[in-house]
Amino acid sequence: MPELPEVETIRRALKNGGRGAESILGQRVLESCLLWERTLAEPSSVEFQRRILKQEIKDLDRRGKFLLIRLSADTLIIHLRMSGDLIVVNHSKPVATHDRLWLGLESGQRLAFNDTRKFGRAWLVADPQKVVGGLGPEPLEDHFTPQIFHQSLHAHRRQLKPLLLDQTFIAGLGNIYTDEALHMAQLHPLIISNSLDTSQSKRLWSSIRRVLQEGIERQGASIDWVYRGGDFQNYFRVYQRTGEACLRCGSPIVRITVGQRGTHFCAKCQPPPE
DNA sequence: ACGAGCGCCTGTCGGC
DNA sequence: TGCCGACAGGCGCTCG
Repeated sequence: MPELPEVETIRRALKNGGRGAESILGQRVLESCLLWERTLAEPSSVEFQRRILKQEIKDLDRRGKFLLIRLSADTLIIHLRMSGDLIVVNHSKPVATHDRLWLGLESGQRLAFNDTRKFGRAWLVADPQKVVGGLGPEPLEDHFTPQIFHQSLHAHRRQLKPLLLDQTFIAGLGNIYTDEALHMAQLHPLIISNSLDTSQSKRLWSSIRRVLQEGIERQGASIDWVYRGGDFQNYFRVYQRTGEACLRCGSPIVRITVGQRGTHFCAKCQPPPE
């Protein structure tokens, strides 16, 4: 599912309660069960079971698309990749079909990492930097300024779409929010990054932030067969709207493939580079 | 430095 | 109805 707004929505629900569950803060882990080996990136299954036991959930943070569950001694880091979700259910409920890893909490609740396509990953580490240290800036933080963004764009000579999807360049954008941000900024996905002038860079900077903020306010997007609570999918301007009218100019939305990803844009509002 | 192609997985949808 | 390919919110790897 998960781009920044969806991960942020899950983080808030786990921390403050929501999506039909209580907060997991302050709970101690009494039991753990790994149902798909490859879901656990680190450490070994045996060490994981031993180490996580009795640790208390102290806080929940997010870095890009990574969820950081701060425990007494370690951090449990989760990346949901394409189809992952984190759900809190009562322990009396049966384990769900695609649950890959779950933790039994002292409240009698179970925190389940459900992931149909098995691309998701979990790490239990003492130092989170080991996992998230290479990420680019957080787009919604104050120190991510238009000036810094413009300089970064000019430090590369890459097509905008693949560059924005590169998590070492900027953290948290995925296929949906990238297409939406480029449309809002009226920039074609194949424009070369260092050709943007300062006003175009600033437009892209503010579009990225606005789209992400809007996604968070709408509690993310729920698409495909999984309901996730958010309704941002009803407000897409280009994503999955191939052939439909651009909300700005009325021209049909076009779909091309860029870096093996479906890419949606308005051919009139987002003219191609020469 | 950069882009293309592929692998990892399961499921849905549309065309024939 | 059944089969088959295309496609899906991600990312790490190789190879030019």
